[in-house]
Amino acid sequence: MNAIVKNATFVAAASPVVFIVDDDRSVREALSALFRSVGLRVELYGSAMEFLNGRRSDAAGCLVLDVRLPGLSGLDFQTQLAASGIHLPIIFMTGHGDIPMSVRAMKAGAVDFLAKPFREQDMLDAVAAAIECDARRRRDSEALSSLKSMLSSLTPREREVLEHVTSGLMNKQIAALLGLSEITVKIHRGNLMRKMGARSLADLVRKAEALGIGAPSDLTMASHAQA
Amino acid sequence: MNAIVKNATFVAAASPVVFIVDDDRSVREALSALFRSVGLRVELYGSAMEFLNGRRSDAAGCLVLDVRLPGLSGLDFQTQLAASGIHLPIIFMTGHGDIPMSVRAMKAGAVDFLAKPFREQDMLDAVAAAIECDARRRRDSEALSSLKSMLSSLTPREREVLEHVTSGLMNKQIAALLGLSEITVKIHRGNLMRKMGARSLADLVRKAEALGIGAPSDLTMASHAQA
DNA sequence: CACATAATTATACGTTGGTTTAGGTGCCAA
DNA sequence: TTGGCACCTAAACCAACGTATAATTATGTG
Repeated sequence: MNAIVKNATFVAAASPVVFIVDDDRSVREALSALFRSVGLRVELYGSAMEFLNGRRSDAAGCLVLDVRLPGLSGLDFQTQLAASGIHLPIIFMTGHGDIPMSVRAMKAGAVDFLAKPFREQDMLDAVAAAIECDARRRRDSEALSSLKSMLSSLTPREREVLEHVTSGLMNKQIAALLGLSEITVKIHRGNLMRKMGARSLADLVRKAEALGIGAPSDLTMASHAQA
Repeated sequence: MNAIVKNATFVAAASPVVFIVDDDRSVREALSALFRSVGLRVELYGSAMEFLNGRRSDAAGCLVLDVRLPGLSGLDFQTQLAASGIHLPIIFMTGHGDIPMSVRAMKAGAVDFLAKPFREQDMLDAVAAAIECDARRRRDSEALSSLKSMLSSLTPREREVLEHVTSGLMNKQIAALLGLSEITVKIHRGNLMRKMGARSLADLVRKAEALGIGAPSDLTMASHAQA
């Protein structure tokens, strides 16, 4: 799509990269030319190992893989990447693939699986989708790691209080649970709000939610029973 | 898996159903026997239309579809079902499928895509996964529709206040935004808390989040500037 | 030892939140 | 017209929240 062209023009430094891994040199070059023609940056590799060992840029982008690779197969490579925490979206190509192969790849999260010969436009569409997908994933990932770093700056007590606060307990109840005075809870609470960069309780709850903290316990009812 | 057998034994009334759609009678019956052998209920259809028109039970379960069907094709059927809000997980079978077909099906959310001949165990595994997936989806869907019904019980004003509350504004700020007195906001707030079944602000924020309400606006900073 | 940090508590003050009681308006349908 | 509902407001009160000041204790580091 021409959206990609615009992007590449605008954000040249952070423009996405298409990593091509194929043992056939002519295929690599043909694909490289295709992607360059729409303004995308390209990096070429002849095998999975070459990709893993090379000091590839960790830029945003996607992988275009031949299923049949020397050494590690494309599908095993996919598994390995996932295990290594490398979450580049993957587009598979194959000359002699079969249905189970494509299904396995798609189940494992591949963006597309193209049987050769494919139309150039199909490949470009797949890459565009993959790049957008990666951009989204990166945004989410950045936001999350920022939250994680804020979370790790909390003291154990603050962390405890955070959990109870986000589960809807009042300071008084938290104090009782932790065997503290209410004022102490307030202090911890104020500190953790500042450390977490939360400008309101609603904000804090959302951040905790993103961090997987504070499930639906909410013991308010229990204490209401006596009221 | 034998987990299915246990399930069927325990919850006979709500046991999941495998809807089989295939134009070949012998295939239908063979699959039917297979699924029954592990304790699953089965309903058989010869075509997409037959399934759509028949007053099938809207039980939990999954669809097992031949890609090639008389009339509507399996893939078009999948599209149609999604458009109709029928979200049964789908497992495709095919005798003469190709890779693009399987990829399209998987992209559209199919649980699996089995090329004939397939191993019976593969089909059973796929069905087990699909049924679990449907059970999860149904739980989520129920919870969400419950929330939606509570949301719809709010008056327009309460709905407005809800959005501002969940975005972290103080009663005072909400009152200013809506041109109301603070006490009025408090009243609306109390009413909506009751109607939404929220026992705490944290609870309310989570429910609003699930409903897609109250993004990260949080204008607290803006008003802090003057304080 | 001196210092920093974490954790705790208390007093005090001001702000915010939440409910009750008691009223008022406007609209729409029976 | 009467009743119900949504909507708005006020006074009054209490509970909860948040912060500042000040002090104590323990732990660990330079």
